[in-house]
Amino acid sequence: MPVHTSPTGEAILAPMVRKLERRARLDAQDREALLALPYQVRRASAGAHLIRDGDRPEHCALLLSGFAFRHKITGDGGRQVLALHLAGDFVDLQNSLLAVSDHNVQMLTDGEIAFVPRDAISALALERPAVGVALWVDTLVDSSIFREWVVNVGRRDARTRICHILCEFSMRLEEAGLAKNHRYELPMTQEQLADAVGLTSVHVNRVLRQLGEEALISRNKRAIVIEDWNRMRDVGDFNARYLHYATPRGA
Amino acid sequence: MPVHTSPTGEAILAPMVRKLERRARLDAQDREALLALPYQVRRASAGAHLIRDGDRPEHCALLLSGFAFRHKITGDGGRQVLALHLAGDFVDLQNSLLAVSDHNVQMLTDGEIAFVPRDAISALALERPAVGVALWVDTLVDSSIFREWVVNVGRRDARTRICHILCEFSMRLEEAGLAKNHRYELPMTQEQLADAVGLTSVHVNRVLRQLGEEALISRNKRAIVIEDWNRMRDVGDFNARYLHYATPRGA
DNA sequence: AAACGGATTTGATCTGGATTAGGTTCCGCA
DNA sequence: TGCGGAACCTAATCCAGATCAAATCCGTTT
Repeated sequence: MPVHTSPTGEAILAPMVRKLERRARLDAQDREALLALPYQVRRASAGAHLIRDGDRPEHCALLLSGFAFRHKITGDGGRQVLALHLAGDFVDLQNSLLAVSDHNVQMLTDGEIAFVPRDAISALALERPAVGVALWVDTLVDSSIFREWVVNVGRRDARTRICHILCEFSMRLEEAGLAKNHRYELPMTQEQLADAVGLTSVHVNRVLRQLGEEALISRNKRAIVIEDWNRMRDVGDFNARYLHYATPRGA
Repeated sequence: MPVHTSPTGEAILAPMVRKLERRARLDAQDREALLALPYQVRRASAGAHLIRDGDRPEHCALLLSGFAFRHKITGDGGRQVLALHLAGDFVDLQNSLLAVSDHNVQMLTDGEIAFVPRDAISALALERPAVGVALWVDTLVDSSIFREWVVNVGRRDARTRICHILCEFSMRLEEAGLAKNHRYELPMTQEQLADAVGLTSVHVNRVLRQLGEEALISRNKRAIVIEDWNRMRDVGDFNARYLHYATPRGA
């Protein structure tokens, strides 16, 4: 099977495969088959829509670089951000098996996307069960994060909410090699952050300032440093269990 | 393969298989294999814990009768209900592939549960890929519901939130044959409902009374009747798309 | 039939975060 | 070098829903 490679010589889909293997076991053939998935690379700029609520997509979007986010719009025009995605993420795996999209996916920054035909994914899951299971695990972890967001937005006050999400981003970006020592570039505006935690941008701004004054974080434009991780974790009621980074059973 | 049957002669796991087949294609052998899953039936009374946050469960709970719910407790003692489950639901499929549970599962009413060994499920998913895909689809729909709950709790006001969840329950219970004409027995207390929509029970009570006064609903103890479905759907900003009941691609 | 306890209901008061209405800073571009 | 637009920041006021406190209802136990 031919494997498409990037100018650097590594298969373009390799980071995605590596990511799946952190939580599921794949053999050489599974890996090969994943790398041989057909796809079409497209460049998209910040704000570009990848999928819209109600679409019947023929492709799943795999993020190669940049950031994307999922969101829904309520009847009265409010927006709720549902998830943040980084390079290597299959942003919308559900499109491979559910006919109609129930939310929007939009680029947060400029980036590149590999569009994989949905049929290719569902066919591969049937042909190579270990791949199916790996993708299923990915969906399970996604689910777990949604649950935590329900809690965050449903039962935590503004300060706790914001600390929590900043902790989550720190861990996830670090895991992806995009942060170090709790220091990272927040890929979103305060308004988008507000829509992720169910607050107004005005209030988010206030809370961020207060967190700065308390020396919990420091900021320089979009750059965030969590100055006191332990205290931040406490204030944000953050427990990384829901990210399911621990090695899975038997591994 | 031996298939366990209930006193009525029907396989005990049959409702679960039927439920999976509404969204995924299974052949006779897949069906057989699912019905032949090993399990242990246990009776549990309202309030009984099936899984606790942090557990390393060896089984997945399949609800045979009654209602169950998932929830998390925050650092300051708040509770957020994450999901409601009815008979036929695999309440915690994630335990088959993720080592540590990230939330609690508790019975809402008395009921019966089939505990299926997690290894049996993961092994079956590898052995019969169509079963793996069917379970994956189940997880995808779960995810979609979580996303809608994030929106509900993050961006809707109390009145809209409560109408929305009452619409969701109506549809899901009707789909399961437990409601008819938008009339059903709400399986939870107002306090539990409050914890599902991120409000206090005091405020939930007030809103329910107002909805009654407006003739949107009527109540008699736990029995709910949605008197004006169209208006209720509008007020609750409810669009059933996220439940993914429509026939999947090609079906 | 009295006593008990969980669930529901109601009222009074308080407050966290929304809303409104600005301002400032920064940057790309003519 | 100046202009336009997006992001960021701040202050003043308002209100939806929280909190606190008590009744009341109803099924169950004694």
